[in-house]
Amino acid sequence: MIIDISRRERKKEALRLQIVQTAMALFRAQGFAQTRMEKIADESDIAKATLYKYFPVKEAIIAAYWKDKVQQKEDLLPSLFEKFPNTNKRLQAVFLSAVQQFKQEPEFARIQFSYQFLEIAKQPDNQSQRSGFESFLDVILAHGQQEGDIRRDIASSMMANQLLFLFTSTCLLWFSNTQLFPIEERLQQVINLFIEGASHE
Amino acid sequence: MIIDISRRERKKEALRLQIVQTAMALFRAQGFAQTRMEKIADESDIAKATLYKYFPVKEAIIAAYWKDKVQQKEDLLPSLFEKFPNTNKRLQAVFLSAVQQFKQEPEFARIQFSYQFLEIAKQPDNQSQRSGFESFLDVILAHGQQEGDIRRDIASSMMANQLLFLFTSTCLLWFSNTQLFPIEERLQQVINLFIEGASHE
DNA sequence: GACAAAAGTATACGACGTATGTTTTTATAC
DNA sequence: GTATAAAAACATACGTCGTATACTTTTGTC
Repeated sequence: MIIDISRRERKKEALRLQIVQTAMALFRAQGFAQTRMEKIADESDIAKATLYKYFPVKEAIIAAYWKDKVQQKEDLLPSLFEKFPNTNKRLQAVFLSAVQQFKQEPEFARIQFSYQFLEIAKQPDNQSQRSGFESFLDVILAHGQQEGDIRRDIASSMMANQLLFLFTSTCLLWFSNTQLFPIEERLQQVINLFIEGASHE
Repeated sequence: MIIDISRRERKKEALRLQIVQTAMALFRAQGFAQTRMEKIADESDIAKATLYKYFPVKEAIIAAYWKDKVQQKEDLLPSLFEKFPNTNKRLQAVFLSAVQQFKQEPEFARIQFSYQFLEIAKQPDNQSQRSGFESFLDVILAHGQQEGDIRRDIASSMMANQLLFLFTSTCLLWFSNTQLFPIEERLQQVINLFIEGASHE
């Protein structure tokens, strides 16, 4: 009664995936706000209570969708260090690649960013819960510290945290109103400011 | 039927204030989540629909409460430039003073920071809607640009925006779990990193 | 095949926030 | 002062979210 691998877990994972797909199809067809949780449960052929066991709030379905998508792209990290000469360029590549993904479904991106931001704040001590993106940034910055273009007197994890917030905020702002500014240039500006600092020379 | 000053406006403002006070008293007595909007309406002796005309969501009452509080302290800005020698110290003073306020009611502070963050994202083009705090920071940074310790090739408003996000994120994180780190030191670190940048030397 | 834990079900409910149409208050014009 | 039109407040009903409870089915182990 303790070990819990294989069948049970596999079924759960399959159902989880199926719920996400069903829900996303509905969201795309009728919009997020217009899609009732009851409808999602019905279409997935499960009870509403079961749906809520898998996803405690509607937004969590969107979050799961993006998480799956991001994990598919995780193997790109190693090649980053060969492809790009310094931390600035690496961060730029990561930010732009991420934003490219989100751009394809702006409405869901907006929901994701606002939800993720509040989630970060809810479980701030649970490191395993942290977004994969943050540890991504951490690795890049730590690498930069070793190579020598990033300062060593501040922990890379703290800087990664800051940078994640800046990225999230900037994206949230942009996805709320894509007319405001060109996102690619703004992200570059954010990175520059982060690395070079606000001081004069 | 066009001009709308004096009596009507005064009454509205008075009612708004009275609602905030009534609600805050209830929040303090029973907690935010445990206080029903209906109860607030009853205690304020208005209909629920009226309450919602003044505050579209419960969190907005908290936001109004803090806004009033902050406005009371706005006259401190001018003296900042005499009292402190550079931008770093001025930012530090502003951050610490703000955090000191919020510390007295941590639960409400948490609600304020998460709500404010999402509000920023909702109306990103409406400059007048922007938090007074952001223009505060803008003034300080622009002043720094003139004095020469802040870079001039990036608009002060953009830097203020970045800095506001960093402040908000850091506070939100801390107020979600005050055990995590000492907030004063962390804010100092945030300012240093913002001004000096992440690059090595 | 017995049995306990986990997962799923059925159902009712509390609270938020919305929407509707009606009544009261207010500012102005006669 | 009384008429009148806009704004504010009201009463009320409603849809949806997310929770809670108690019950049934499925699953893994002995």
